[in-house]
Amino acid sequence: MGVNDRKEREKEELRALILAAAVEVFLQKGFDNTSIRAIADKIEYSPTTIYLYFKDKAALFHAIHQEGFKLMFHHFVPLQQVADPFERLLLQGRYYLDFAFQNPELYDLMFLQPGTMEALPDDLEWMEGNAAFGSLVQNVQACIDARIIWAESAEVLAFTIWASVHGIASLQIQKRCNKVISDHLKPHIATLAFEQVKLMLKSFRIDRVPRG
Amino acid sequence: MGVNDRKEREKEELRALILAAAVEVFLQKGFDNTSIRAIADKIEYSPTTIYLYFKDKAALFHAIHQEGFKLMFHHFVPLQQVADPFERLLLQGRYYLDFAFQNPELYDLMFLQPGTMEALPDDLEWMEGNAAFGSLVQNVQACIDARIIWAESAEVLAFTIWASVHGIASLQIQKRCNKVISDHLKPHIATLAFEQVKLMLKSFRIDRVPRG
DNA sequence: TTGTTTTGTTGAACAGTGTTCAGTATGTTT
DNA sequence: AAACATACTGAACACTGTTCAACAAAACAA
Repeated sequence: MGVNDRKEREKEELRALILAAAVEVFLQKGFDNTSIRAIADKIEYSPTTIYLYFKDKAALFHAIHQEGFKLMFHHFVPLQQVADPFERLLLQGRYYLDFAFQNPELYDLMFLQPGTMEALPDDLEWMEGNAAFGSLVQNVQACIDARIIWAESAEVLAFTIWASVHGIASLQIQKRCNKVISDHLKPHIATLAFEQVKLMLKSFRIDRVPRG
Repeated sequence: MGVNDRKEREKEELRALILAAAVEVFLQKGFDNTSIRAIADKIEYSPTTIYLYFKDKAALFHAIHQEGFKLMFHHFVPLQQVADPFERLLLQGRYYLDFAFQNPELYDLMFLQPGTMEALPDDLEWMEGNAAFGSLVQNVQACIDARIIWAESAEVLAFTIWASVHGIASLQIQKRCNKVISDHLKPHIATLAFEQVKLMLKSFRIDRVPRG
C-alpha cells in the first residue's frame, strides 16, 4: 500500500511542521505567550488541527522539551573526544552551563517548568532526563575508577554536581542573580559560574591539598 | 480626622483580607489555578475590587512572595542563637532546605517563578532577596574572619553555596529528582540533600584533610 | 464512472482567564 | 436636604485551551 506510506509520511511532515512552528513561537514569545492559536496562525492551519497531532498543549510542550534535549545532546558530542575522565567531567559542566545560558527558554522548559513533568504519566520514564543524568553518572564513575575522585556512590555525587550546576543556571535564568549580586560581579557571571564548578569538582579530587 | 483614620484602617484590612485569601487559594490550588475570580469568590467581593488594592495579578503575586519571605525569615530566627559561625552556616543550609521542602509552592513563587521578578521594575531593588542573601554573606564572612573557611570573596562563596542548595531544592520541587534518581535513594532525598550541603561546606574548611 | 466510506480539516462554540470602565450605592461633608 | 467623595460592582472585551458537529476531498468499491 504505497498510499498509506505516503499518508503516514505526510502526517509526520505536518507534525514536524507544527512542532517547528511551536518551537519558533516559543523561543520568540516565551512560555506564557505561546498560544495554540499563534502556532496555528504561523503555519496557516486551524487551531483545531493541532489537536489531531498532539493530545493537548502539555503534550506539545513535551515535544518541544524533547527537541531541547536533542539540541543538548548535540552540544555534548565533543565530550567523547576527551580521554581524561576529570577533564571530561569539567568540560561537561562547562557545556551544560553554556547550553543553559545560550538557550534559557529551552532550559527553562527542560528543567524548570513543572508542567513539563506532569505531562508524562507517573509510571512512564523520563527518558531524556535519564539519558542526560546517566552520562553524568558514567563520567563520575570513570573518575572514581581512575582514582581521581573518591565517592561512596557515583550517583549521589553526580546528583550533587548536577544540583550545583543547575542551581547556578536556575538562579541566572529565573533572574534572581541580577537582583542580588554586586554590580561589579554581574558582567562575569558566566565565567564565575564555571569557576565555581571547577572549584567544586576539584574539591572532590583525592590529590587536592588544603588551602590557606 | 478620626474618619479618615478609620477609613485607612479599613482599607488596610481589606487589603490584608484579599492577600490572605490569595495565599490560601494559592497554597491550595497552586500557581496556575489561582484566579482573581477564585480569590474574589472566597472573600465574597467582586473581582473588580481586587484591582482597587493591587495593580494587577503580578503585583498580587509579588505580595504573596513577600509573605513567603516573612515566613522564611521567621524560620531563620533560631540561627541567631548559634554562636559558632560554621555551625550557623550549616544550620542555615538545613533551615533553607527545610523551608523549601515544607513550602514547595511558596519556594517556587519566591525563587523559581520568573514572573515574580518581572513584576518589580528594573531599577527597584529586590529587598527580600537581598536581605536573605545578605545574611548568608554575613555568615560566610564570619567563617572567614574566624579562619574556619578560606575564600577570596565572601559574596562569591555565598553565591556558590546558595546555588548548590537552591539547585537541590529546585530539582526536587520541579519534580526532576523522582524521575532520575534510583528508587532506593528516593525516600532519603531530604537527608541526602543536607548531607550534600554538609559535604560541600566542609570542603571549604581550612582544616579539612584529603580523603582516600 | 458511479456511489460509499474513510480521512483530514475546520468554524463555531463553551468555559475559563486577566482586565477595564461606566454606573451605582453608600457614607461624609456642607 | 443637597452636594460631593468614596467604595464597590455588572457587564463587557479580548484573550486562552479545548471540543464537536459539519464539511470537503481523497480512497475505495461496485
